[in-house]
Amino acid sequence: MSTVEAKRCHTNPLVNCGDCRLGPLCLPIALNTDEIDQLDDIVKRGRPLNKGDHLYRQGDAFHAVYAVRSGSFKAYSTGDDGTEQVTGFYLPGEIMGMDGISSLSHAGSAVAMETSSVCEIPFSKLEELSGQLPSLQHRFFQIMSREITKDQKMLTLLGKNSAEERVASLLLSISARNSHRHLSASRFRLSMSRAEIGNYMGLTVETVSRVFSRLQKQGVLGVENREVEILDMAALKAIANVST
Amino acid sequence: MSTVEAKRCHTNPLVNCGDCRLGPLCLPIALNTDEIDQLDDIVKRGRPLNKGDHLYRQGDAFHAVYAVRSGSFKAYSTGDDGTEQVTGFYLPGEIMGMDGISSLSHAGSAVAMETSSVCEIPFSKLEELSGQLPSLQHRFFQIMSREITKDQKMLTLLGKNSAEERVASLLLSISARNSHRHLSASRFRLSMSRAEIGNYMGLTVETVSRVFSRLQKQGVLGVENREVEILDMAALKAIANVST
DNA sequence: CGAGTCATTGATGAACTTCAAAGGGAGTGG
DNA sequence: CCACTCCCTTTGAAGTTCATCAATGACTCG
Repeated sequence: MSTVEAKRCHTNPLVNCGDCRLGPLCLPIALNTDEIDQLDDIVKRGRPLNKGDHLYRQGDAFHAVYAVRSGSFKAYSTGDDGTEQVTGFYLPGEIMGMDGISSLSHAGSAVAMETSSVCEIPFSKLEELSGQLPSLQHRFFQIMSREITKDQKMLTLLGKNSAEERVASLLLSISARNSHRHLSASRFRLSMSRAEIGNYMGLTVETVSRVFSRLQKQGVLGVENREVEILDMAALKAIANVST
Repeated sequence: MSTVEAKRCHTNPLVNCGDCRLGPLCLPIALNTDEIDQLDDIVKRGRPLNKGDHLYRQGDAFHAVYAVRSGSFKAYSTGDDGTEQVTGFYLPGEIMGMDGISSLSHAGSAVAMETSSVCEIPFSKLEELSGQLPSLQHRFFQIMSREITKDQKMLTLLGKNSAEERVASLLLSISARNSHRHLSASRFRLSMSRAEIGNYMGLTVETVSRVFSRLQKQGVLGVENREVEILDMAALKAIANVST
């Protein structure tokens, strides 16, 4: 692999924020070249995590937030009775770990759903740098606000929508996020199991499976295990019943 | 009313952040006297809002966040089909409006549930000041993070818990928040209707009403319209089935 | 005091869960 | 390379919980 190719490959630990093609989705947007370099100095790029590896666990001391570089993560929290609740799926360019800021310990855990890599951003340094770079501070406020509005949309979904609407919404969300990353909006591989989808959407495995079967029978989806193809985007949006 | 009393009364528009008895719940915590004065300079204290008055509406341009000074607010968003989803109830000392930061327009609306007053904190000035006062920046990051973890607990509640567990959790949450404000943890008046509770918790009015009746019959609650008394706190916590 | 909203209670029905069983896929070890 | 195992997924049948429909009663606020 040539040096140029290495710089282009976002899974390569050597690539810096300025060259990372996730830039526009991640923190660096709205920063100038010099500011990006400063951000770059505090970012740590670790080796890839394997499927099942934890990035952090509930209760761990909080000291950093993480940008997904490649792969995908599941965030979840564990109740007193040991039951788990999936609180989100994170794809490349998205920021995880902000649940730890308020109490200085993580309110939930994050686990890799496949081989993945992240950029670790030490929070104390991010705060320090944010004090010097107004646009970085603004950007991080934005990202936290987006997390809030995302969770509030989920509240609506769980409170008001049927099983079909919930599953359709999730598929559309993944589709849109893929599209932002210039990947196919209509065809992708789910990195999570039916059980994880169900957990996230407040449904059982069986219900999720039945919804997939029904949507396939209706010609809206093509499903083969975790490979999904959206055959009728308009119909899926109609079913989801949301603007998303 | 003497001057001293006026300063102590947190509903009085003249009281400043340094004297406000909500201080420890609100933004000023962890700031020193001088810093509080600077914060105080950017805070606008308006006249009280009447029940039903909107603080902001979905789609409004975002330019400030709001700290509840007295009374209570309901935050909600309106779907394409006109249905409303309550996303939160806000009591004195709590910060509202952070849903607008990411898109520069409010993702939802906020309405007073009774006569209420707020401190308006212009966001651009808050950002500016946060750049100069690291402890203020930190505090605001904390508050946003708390909003995120709060919403994620709600996701768990809506996804996994029964009607009784949801209603019990809400009552315990209000109880705990009252307690923080040195009000009674066991006896209070609900400022929201059964319908609003149901909407928030993903239930119908009828179900909420039935839960109240059942809990009353079991001797856990004393209910008289919107007056609620928690007669058996331990039982209520057992029903809620959460640590909260 | 009257109109309208809010709350309660009952009967019915639908959506989803739970319980149960069997059919693949992927990875592992012989 | 094949067979075995484990987990994931699918599908069916029965059971619960909550929503819906309906009607009455009780506050509250002009």
